[in-house]
Amino acid sequence: MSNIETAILKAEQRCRDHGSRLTPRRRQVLRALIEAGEPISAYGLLEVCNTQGLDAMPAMSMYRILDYLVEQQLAHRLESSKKYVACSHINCCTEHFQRTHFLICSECSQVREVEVSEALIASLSGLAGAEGFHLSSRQLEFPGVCKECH
Amino acid sequence: MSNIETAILKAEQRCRDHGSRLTPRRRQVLRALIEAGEPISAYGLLEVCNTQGLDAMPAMSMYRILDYLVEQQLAHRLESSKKYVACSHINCCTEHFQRTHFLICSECSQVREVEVSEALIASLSGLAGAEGFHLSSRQLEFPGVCKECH
DNA sequence: AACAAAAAAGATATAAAGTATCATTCTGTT
DNA sequence: AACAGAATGATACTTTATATCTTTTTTGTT
Repeated sequence: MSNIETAILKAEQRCRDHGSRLTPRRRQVLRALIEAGEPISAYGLLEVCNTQGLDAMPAMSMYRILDYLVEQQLAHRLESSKKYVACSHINCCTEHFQRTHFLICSECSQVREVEVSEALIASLSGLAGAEGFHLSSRQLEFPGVCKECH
Repeated sequence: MSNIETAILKAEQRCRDHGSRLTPRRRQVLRALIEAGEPISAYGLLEVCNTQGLDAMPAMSMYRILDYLVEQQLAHRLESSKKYVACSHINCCTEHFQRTHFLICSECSQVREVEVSEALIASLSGLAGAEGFHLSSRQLEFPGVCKECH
């Protein structure tokens, strides 16, 4: 079975586990997102989906579905570019990391989803703590240049 | 002299040093931004400026001026909220830090501009390096809760 | 002072991203 | 079948941002 089919199956399972379901529309969007292979905007994805035979989907639905996929951690929204990417861990684990961080190549726009060590988190928290801040866990986005483009 | 007047003077100096100038419009925007005291959107700032007697300014001008202020590091654009803040170091130094990072309180939306230690930068670079990424310097935005709100 | 070139600002239109709201359809349960 | 709740569709609108062309202001040069 192709990687993408496996991913869809895994995604379905994850949705079921969370008491919801990967409906045809959601599946369509997730599949398109995975096939895109790089960050893509909501409207970009809408265009892709709306040239696939099925009835055209309004923008509102796309945003709703993307919200859902992000909530299920099947996708991530990159704040810095306002684009979406499929989670690169759909295939490899049932539950997602608490913290997700992204290395985003400004040349080829490829994205690497990375885990950050506890030590590093501790440093960051310490820095914030010194200023009286309590960091809330979330995703960070680091711009850079990847190996291929460097 | 009030803090804000000092800041304006310092800002003028910094612009001159960079071979440009803090025009009346730019001064008006910078002053409004400082007076806002918290992150404010381009259109929000436009509304403020356009109720100050002077001729109304079009949105385009506001964006141009904000771009200029950001370029001069007299202001920063917060990516996560699409808002702008006056640089908190206008008064304290002629040149700005290379890297600027923000702790953003999700309760009161106050922002703390912080410097990050070399050690921490090194850890981050190391993490990215392990993935073949070369980080490009830029601002990071950390969401959290400030001392007062915690 | 007069002029040309460059910088800044104004005017207008439009694109892109995202949300509010209400109606309709689908799905599982009784 | 009938109902409740979830999901989707339809429509309109808001917010954020940019493209483009024109006019005004500033500055350096003769």
